[in-house]
Amino acid sequence: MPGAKGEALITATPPGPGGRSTSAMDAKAGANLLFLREEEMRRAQDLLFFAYRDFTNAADEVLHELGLGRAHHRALHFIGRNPGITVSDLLGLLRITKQSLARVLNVLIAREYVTQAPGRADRRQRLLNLTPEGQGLERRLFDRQRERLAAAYREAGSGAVEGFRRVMRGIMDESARLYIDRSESSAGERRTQRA
Amino acid sequence: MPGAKGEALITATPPGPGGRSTSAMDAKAGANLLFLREEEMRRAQDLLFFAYRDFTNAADEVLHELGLGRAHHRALHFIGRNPGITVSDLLGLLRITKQSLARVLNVLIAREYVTQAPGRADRRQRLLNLTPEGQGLERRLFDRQRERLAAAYREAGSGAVEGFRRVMRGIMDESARLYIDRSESSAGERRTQRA
DNA sequence: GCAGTTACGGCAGCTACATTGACGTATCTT
DNA sequence: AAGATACGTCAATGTAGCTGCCGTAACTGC
Repeated sequence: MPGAKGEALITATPPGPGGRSTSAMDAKAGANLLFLREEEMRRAQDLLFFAYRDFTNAADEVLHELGLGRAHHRALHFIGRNPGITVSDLLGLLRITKQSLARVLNVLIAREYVTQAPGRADRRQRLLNLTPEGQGLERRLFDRQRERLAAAYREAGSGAVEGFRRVMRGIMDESARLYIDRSESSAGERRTQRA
Repeated sequence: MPGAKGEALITATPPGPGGRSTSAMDAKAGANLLFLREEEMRRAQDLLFFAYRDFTNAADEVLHELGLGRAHHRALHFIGRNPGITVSDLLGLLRITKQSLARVLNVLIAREYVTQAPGRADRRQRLLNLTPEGQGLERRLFDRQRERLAAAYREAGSGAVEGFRRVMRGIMDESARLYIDRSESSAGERRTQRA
């Protein structure tokens, strides 16, 4: 069975008989710089793909044994981080349709990971919260990813972490940045649940 | 139509009448540090989700008008970066099954974005390459993402970029790291195609 | 108090992307 | 000649997203 683990992903590309053609090397330094910047961008594509793939993957085992999918995990995550979030705010974060969310949410509510409560100010709203079981599951899932992330942070150092955050923030949409910034500033008092 | 753009994602959470309870503040500094580290990890979850969401999204418009999906883009990307890659190496990178890859690959070959050629050393292999049209399409897709990335890099500065790379590398699997490192070292001579 | 809008839920049907398992064929290796 | 490998393919299935449409309850404005 191929792809077990630790496989050699790519057959080593030989540098080729031409080697580095010194003749054309100093031809256009400007074009070379441009090429390097482009290479850098493509490398970032790789980074995003692999990091996201393996990071999300880390929680899959637990999800699978419960018959849940990544969509359920995402919902749990954002409800956990935003207790009392409304359905439409959650939709805005996930950027999926109402129907897609409804499917995962119904499962989470049926299994009592999530509760709904009518809003006090606006009773049309359904404020979402994690039950203790929901918090427990979210933690289990989180712990898998946490390990990976903690190792990466340790290796890279705190300066690198700050750079990581800056770049990631820059990649995302304006609306996501607002969300990120908002949640950064209220780091201390996230324990206040809304009924 | 909700979710147009620039919407207020989350209703601002009021700090609550309790405010910051100074009584319990200096109770356990150790637990607080632990909490901050955890907060940091959860924030990284957010970052990965939003950055990946919006980054991949950037190419979707072009893909959609051609009736292609993200899976096609991923295949184009990795074939473009690894000219002459074998099917099984590509499978190892994408971590999908042969059948899943076959479907997207067949489309790409039928539309003449990708060519297959039997390996010279091992004729069982089908070495994959982009046609000029394939390169053109990949570039079109890439350009959408490039813009976003370039802006993020500019804002963040080169120090941050290095940190970004270090953390992202740390998050991914060992095998992906090997791939990343290999492609870093051969930055110059990526023009050598294999038949 | 009525009209319009908003927040939410649900139905029907669709597409994209992935899965497993089994089997076939050409080719390389021993 | 036997076995392993690289690849292709068929059939069935599941998850996760989508659109369009309708309904209900509750809020808002005139």
